[in-house]
Amino acid sequence: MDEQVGAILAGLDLWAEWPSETQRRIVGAALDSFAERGFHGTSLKHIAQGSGLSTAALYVHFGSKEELLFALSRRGHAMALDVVRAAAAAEPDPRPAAILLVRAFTEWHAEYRTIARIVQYELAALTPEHRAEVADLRRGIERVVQELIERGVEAGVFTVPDLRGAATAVLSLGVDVARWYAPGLRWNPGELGVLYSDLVDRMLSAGT
Amino acid sequence: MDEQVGAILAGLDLWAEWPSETQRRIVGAALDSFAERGFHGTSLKHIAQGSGLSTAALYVHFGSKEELLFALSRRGHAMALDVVRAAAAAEPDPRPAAILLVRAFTEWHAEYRTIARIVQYELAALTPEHRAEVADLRRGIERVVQELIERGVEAGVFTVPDLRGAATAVLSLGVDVARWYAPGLRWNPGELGVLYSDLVDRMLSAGT
DNA sequence: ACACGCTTACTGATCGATCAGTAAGTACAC
DNA sequence: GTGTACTTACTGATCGATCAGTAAGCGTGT
Repeated sequence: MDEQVGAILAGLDLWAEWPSETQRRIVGAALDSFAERGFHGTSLKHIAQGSGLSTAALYVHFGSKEELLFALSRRGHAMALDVVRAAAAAEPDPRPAAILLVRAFTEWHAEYRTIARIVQYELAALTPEHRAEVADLRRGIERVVQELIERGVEAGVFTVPDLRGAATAVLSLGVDVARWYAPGLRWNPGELGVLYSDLVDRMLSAGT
Repeated sequence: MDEQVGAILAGLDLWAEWPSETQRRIVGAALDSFAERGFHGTSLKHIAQGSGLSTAALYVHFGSKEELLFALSRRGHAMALDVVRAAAAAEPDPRPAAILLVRAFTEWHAEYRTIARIVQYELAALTPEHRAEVADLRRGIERVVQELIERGVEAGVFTVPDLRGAATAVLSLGVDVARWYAPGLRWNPGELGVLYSDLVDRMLSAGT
């Protein structure tokens, strides 16, 4: 299963949308600052200094600060959706699939904690149109998890009192990792994935 | 157990520190705006308009915007610590105590989601000194949960692979409620507490 | 009863700093 | 020579915070 998680995460490319070196420096600086200080706590000066450019030069590549945030949020949501889809499709049986999904989802939130923070905590800073677009991706993530748990219940390997509630809790555990996780903090991302997938397996499988 | 949860939450007073009507209007407006837009997304104009005062009048009651945030963060942390301490002390046996704790902690995060958001998501906006002060309260919360799970393991009612990891997951579930919960959203706070305490019980008790 | 000095609670106006974003010009590649 | 990527220099707006001034309430001395 280690290899499956590794393959899923190795298939991701955070920078796929930004081919040029300068764009990557800008996006990288915005990513770090948004994750650390939040969108409203970040000024263009932070992004400019972080990328070694003037504030005016940022507008050669991006139309506005919010557009930068949206690009990052959309990329992060796409990554997260890729992770859960790949995990759900990698195992035919629902129980190992769920364990794999939680491992990969948790590990992703730890490994990519900066963009995960933008994904999970900066939705309110998006324009209504942009927020609606990422909301679609979020619903996709929820659907994958719900359908997987549903399959497990039908197969008799999971027993949950409330399908939606269980899915919310499973996702919640992974999401919250982005809030508190930091490198060098007792667990590395892989260990945390194993730990959390074990806890979720107990949560869903108890009594079977 | 319903009554125990009710008694714990009924023992809380969000407004205890602010006796005067004007202070409560200011704090209430700051609470709503910080929770909705975040600290950096909130201007003094928001707070002034929300409380029906001029921006200058705010400074009669509070020294700075950050001082307002700190007062709210400290009060919220004190409430959360009260909740977990009261729950842990209300039941002698670790298993019902843990169930009660998760129920009360979860319900508090849903019921008091505005101040819970400040507690969980606005730590970075505090000055280092103020952040250190609430960090003490946070450690107190973690200690209560860890010691409770530890007692359960020693008593043989819980089996967890990693004590700290289990405590982190338990707290995480409750904390994340503040991110996504909104009134009228499939569960009311009490139902969510029951749901989550059941899931946590399975998580900790599986295999016993 | 009443003037006195002081405090508390507020106002509109304004402070310097910083915000996101723009204009005009320059260096360089093709 | 034309376009792209960048610079310095700048804009109006808004930020948190403070200004001087006003009105009302307080206890105290007479």
